[in-house]
Amino acid sequence: MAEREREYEMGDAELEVLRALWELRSATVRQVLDYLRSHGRHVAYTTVQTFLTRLEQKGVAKSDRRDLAYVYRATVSRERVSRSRLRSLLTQLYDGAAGPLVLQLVRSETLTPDELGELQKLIDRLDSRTKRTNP
Amino acid sequence: MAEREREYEMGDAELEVLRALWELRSATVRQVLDYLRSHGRHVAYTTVQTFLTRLEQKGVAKSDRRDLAYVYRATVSRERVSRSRLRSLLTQLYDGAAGPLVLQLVRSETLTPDELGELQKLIDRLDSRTKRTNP
DNA sequence: CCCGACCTACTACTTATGTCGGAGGAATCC
DNA sequence: GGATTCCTCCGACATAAGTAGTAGGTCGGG
Repeated sequence: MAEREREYEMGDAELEVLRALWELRSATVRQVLDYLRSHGRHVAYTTVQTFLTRLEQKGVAKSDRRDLAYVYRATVSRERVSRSRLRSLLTQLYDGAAGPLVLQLVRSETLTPDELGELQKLIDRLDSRTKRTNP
Repeated sequence: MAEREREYEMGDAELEVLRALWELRSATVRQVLDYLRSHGRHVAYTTVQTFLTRLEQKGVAKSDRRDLAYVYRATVSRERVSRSRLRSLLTQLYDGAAGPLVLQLVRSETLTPDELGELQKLIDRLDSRTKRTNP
């Protein structure tokens, strides 16, 4: 296998199911199915079941028998998965340098004023830290 | 297939080969192989050949017979692929909102002072534009 | 007590990806 | 001029991922 041991390895469709779990907090196969349907994604009941099983095998979800159906919930946060994927993208396309990516994002995507404010604060904090270490 | 028509669809190993093409500008199978080897990636000659062929089929590289060996070069830029992948990540994990991603990146990755400066300039520009539109 | 609605457990099939090996041709080296 | 070295062409095989059908249990109503 390509030496890469990317932490949360999963396909796009699997990720969609995981997202459903993040949204719903906890859900049965049917609930996930309904969620996906209501978001325009049409797959069979058993397909969702397969995904949930696979997600559990991969350790990113766990199930728990409730009444007659299993209830699933994610065991990893969206942030964790996101960080992992982002890091992978960074490594694969920018040799790990975040700078170019951030600039590209801010340039080509639209940030809300609030987000811009947040970002500004963050930068100020980093700036002052730099100055202090490097007067 | 999962309805998604992601522009530059390719596996990690294929991407590594494409990266080699970006670095080398143009290269034969062997040159790519050597490049990969020198970067700690060990695969068979024919494996690289397969990847190059597939990349060509996908339209992201083209070949051209030179002497006895084919010479390959990428037909898409790193930026294009990067943008596409990034957009996909954004959609998959943040419903397309760039803000959270940017904040996460700036928070968890290290930017150089130069990059921070760039970023600051960018924000200032965006800020003034916002103020002008929204006094 | 049988029906329909659900649920789980399997099995299965397809395409994409990662990885090669072997066949057969051309240039190269004593 | 036969062995060596490269190259290309093709076929192959394993695993992952996307998608789903079938078999067989359970439960609530008529």
